[in-house]
Amino acid sequence: MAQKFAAPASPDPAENNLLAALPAADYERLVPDLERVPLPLGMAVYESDAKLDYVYFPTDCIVSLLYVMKSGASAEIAVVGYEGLVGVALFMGGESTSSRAVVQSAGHAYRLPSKILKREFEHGGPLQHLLLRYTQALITQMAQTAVCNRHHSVEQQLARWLLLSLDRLRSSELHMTQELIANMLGVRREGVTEAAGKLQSSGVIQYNRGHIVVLDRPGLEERVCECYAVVKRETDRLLPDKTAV
Amino acid sequence: MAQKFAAPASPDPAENNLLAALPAADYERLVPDLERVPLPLGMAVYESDAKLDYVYFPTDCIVSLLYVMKSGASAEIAVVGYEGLVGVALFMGGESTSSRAVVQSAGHAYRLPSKILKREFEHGGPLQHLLLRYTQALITQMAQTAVCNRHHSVEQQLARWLLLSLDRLRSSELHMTQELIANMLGVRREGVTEAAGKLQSSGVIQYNRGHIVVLDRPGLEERVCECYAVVKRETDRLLPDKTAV
DNA sequence: AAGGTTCTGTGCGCTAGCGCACAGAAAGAC
DNA sequence: GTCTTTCTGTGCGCTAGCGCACAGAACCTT
Repeated sequence: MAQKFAAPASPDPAENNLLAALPAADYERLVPDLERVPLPLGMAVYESDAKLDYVYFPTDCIVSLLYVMKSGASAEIAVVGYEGLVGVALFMGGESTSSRAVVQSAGHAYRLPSKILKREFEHGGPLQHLLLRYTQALITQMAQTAVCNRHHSVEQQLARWLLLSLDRLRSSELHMTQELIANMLGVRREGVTEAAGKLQSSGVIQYNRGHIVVLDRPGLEERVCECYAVVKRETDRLLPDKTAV
Repeated sequence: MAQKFAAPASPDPAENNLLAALPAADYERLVPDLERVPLPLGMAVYESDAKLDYVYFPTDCIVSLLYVMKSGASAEIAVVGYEGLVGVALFMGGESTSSRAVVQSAGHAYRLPSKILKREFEHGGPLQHLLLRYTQALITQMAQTAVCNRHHSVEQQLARWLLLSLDRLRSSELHMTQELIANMLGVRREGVTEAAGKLQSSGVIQYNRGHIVVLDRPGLEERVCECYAVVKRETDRLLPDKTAV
């Protein structure tokens, strides 16, 4: 977010931080195979246990990795935005995962055929290092999700979720119903209503039929549990923001 | 666990599955730098945010990765035994993690200087692929921990924890107080007492002052939530057991 | 304007798990 | 042996979150 004035007028793969952080040579080698695709709300970017044909580099959307249980209940494992990519299992060697990836906030991503990414990954070097560092940031997010699920209140989890999501959208507002948020957090919709109500009545957020605006970000950060800071710190440490958006 | 009769009489690095799965040439190159060390109960193999000097390949112990909150409360993120290694952050590029690694069941491990592992990892090839596949299995375990923490009862979580731990020890018994288990699961000790009591009265386990014996493994598997099977399936898929123990 | 749909707010009884406080039982120390 | 420490079992009041049911409000369609 260094140079807001330099935001490209037309879509640009460098709106994704991983792509932006690549050395020029690596970047140029990928560009011909990158294809910009819209990711509509609710789209399953990949299904659990399915082979991945493409990996996705979001630019202005967020994708949730979530596990859906046999009972239908679900829980979010991590959230991915412009800072990362969807499909780490590809280069980790597994080709698939037990979780699904679902678009939570519509937008666009650049997709790259799995084969190409794998080939580039095998070269080693900066691209490989970058992807692995991103994967470690993702691991931190998953670990902290586990901790937060165990110990913190719905209100704290909602605050964490909002901050993480907004960071990944470079935004202070979000289109998302309470029902959807509840699915992500794996709690009741009414629980979200209550928690959001508290945040709203203290003037931290404003909520209106699927439209959330953070009015007082410092206030929100005061109410969040330590989990948010842990994830943010690791993400910043492992992946300095190189996008020009 | 293929050939129990072939268990080596003296300690052998190949009791660790990752080491055992390496091609002979890679294995031989590592052996001179491997040092067998005892891991006593409670030892912190590494602290959160500390630089890792060694990675550890357990053979007959288990190490928990856990996050300790400011309040002192804790939650286990994943558990590592003979199937894996402690210190994936090293080759993922982060050098440290926000979690601690604590010995939960005493035993031994082979440790390897970080520098050596990093050098070998950078060569690419089978060793790199193996470590990344292991990391993906670990990711699955973390993800499922998050899900389980959200949705399942203490009894189900205890069953999952027992099965995962015993798999990683190649054993049907375990030395572990209820207090310690409660710390791992991030629940009350009394909750563990109650859950263990139910399992015991149905004849599935036998519990006695820090000594747990699984009497009826199929019975235990009937009571566990789906989380265990997901982790086991992924672990088996990604990392076939090559140890001769 | 009318009618349907989606989203949010609220109330209520229920349960799992928490925090706390002890009591007894087993193991270890002297 | 006796004393101390550690571990396990149990009881009890409390709270967060659940499941369910329904009402009002906002939006969309025609």
